[in-house]
Amino acid sequence: MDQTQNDLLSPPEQSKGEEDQPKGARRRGDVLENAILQAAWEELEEVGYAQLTMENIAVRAKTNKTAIYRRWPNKVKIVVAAIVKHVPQPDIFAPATGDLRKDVINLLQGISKPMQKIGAETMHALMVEYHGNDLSSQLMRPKTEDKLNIAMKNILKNAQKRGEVRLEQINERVISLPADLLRYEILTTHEPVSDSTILEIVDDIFLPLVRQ
Amino acid sequence: MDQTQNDLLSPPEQSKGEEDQPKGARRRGDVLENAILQAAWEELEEVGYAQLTMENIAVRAKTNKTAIYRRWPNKVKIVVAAIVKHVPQPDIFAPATGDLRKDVINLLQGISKPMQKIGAETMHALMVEYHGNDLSSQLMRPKTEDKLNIAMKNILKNAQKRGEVRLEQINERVISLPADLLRYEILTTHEPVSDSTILEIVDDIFLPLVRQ
DNA sequence: AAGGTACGGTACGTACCGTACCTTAAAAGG
DNA sequence: CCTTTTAAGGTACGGTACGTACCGTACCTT
Repeated sequence: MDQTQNDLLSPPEQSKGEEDQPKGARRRGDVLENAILQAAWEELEEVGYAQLTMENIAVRAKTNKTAIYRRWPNKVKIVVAAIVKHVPQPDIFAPATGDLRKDVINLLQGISKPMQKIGAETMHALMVEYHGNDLSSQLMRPKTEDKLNIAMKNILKNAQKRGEVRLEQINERVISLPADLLRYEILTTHEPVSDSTILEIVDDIFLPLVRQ
Repeated sequence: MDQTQNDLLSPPEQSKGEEDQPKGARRRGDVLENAILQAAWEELEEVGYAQLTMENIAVRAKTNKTAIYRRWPNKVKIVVAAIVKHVPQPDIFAPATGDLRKDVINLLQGISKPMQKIGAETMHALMVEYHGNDLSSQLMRPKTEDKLNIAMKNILKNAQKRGEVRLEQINERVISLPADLLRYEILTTHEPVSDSTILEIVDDIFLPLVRQ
């Protein structure tokens, strides 16, 4: 009888490396919320946006749809939340290298990786479902307050101090040009954006325009 | 008896302005196919891609889903077919105006209208569902065989003959730049692309680059 | 100890997809 | 003209996923 007790009671407590809760335990608040967002992110990476289901997110998070819908009203919102949580926001104040070319290349490379992580399929899907929602503010802001745009202007201001460019002669559209081209590349290409693409954007297009 | 025959045979033929078939008549082949494509196009314009359903297309075409699935395997395919039928393909061989600037502006304006008709939402949706399909060849080809790219090269060749540019010094990416920017604008903006946007692309970006 | 909160779990109604099946008009072919 | 074949009209179904409703209960607060 004693043997039997030991054999039956011990195993359930352990099982995997991940902190498993005891049999009837419940996670709440942030703990559960993080588990759901983590599950959503993993599902998104594994099966992609189109194949993503609320049910599967719930299963992976070891909870149920209800817990998800208590927090986010639909698929779009939870996916955006998962992305915001797991994808690093680009640095507005990238460290100045003292060279316009290097600064711009760094900026583009910095944003390239995170956007690749999200993937073109998901971005398109979000832009489809965005129609009508107020979702744009998360991913596609008006250009004047776009983070990348601000970062680019800071870079150009520094370049101006060094006499590399004359800011007042540079068109707004030229300022946003590198970021726009990079985003277009990511949206329309299905392979990852190569470093040489970034170099082309900078050396063959952007620099000739700002240095006139 | 003669009267009766006339009275009974005439009425079913008329009823609405649109060519209505008599009670139990059946359309076949191209007639039915065109009716379906027309209905698909109208639904697409009225409710958009996301809200578009096969059932509603069938109802509007006064037929049923079966007739649609006999012709197209899924929603993507019939939408593409409807677009191809109703949206004019852009003119590759735009008449040369004898001026590089005017040629490029004409080209961009020529492609702008048709793409606006399709709409950003539908384009994103198609690019989502494209993943894995052979659908890209309809909308997004490799750049070297892209129709717009060919047209742009023709324009530049003519400009070279007039001594306006030196083609061998112009980067491939610069050649596709105007079309890329226009497409990006259409994909990310929800308002129609204005003429001034096209002028900016041409005057502030493209021409300075090719005229060096 | 009592009460409120929200999690686990199940079941449901809805919507749409894509398919199976049957009937019947119209075309094809002798 | 009659028979055969084709394809349209029409209904119903299986299947998937969304989003909601409800119930019992673990956990937290006081």
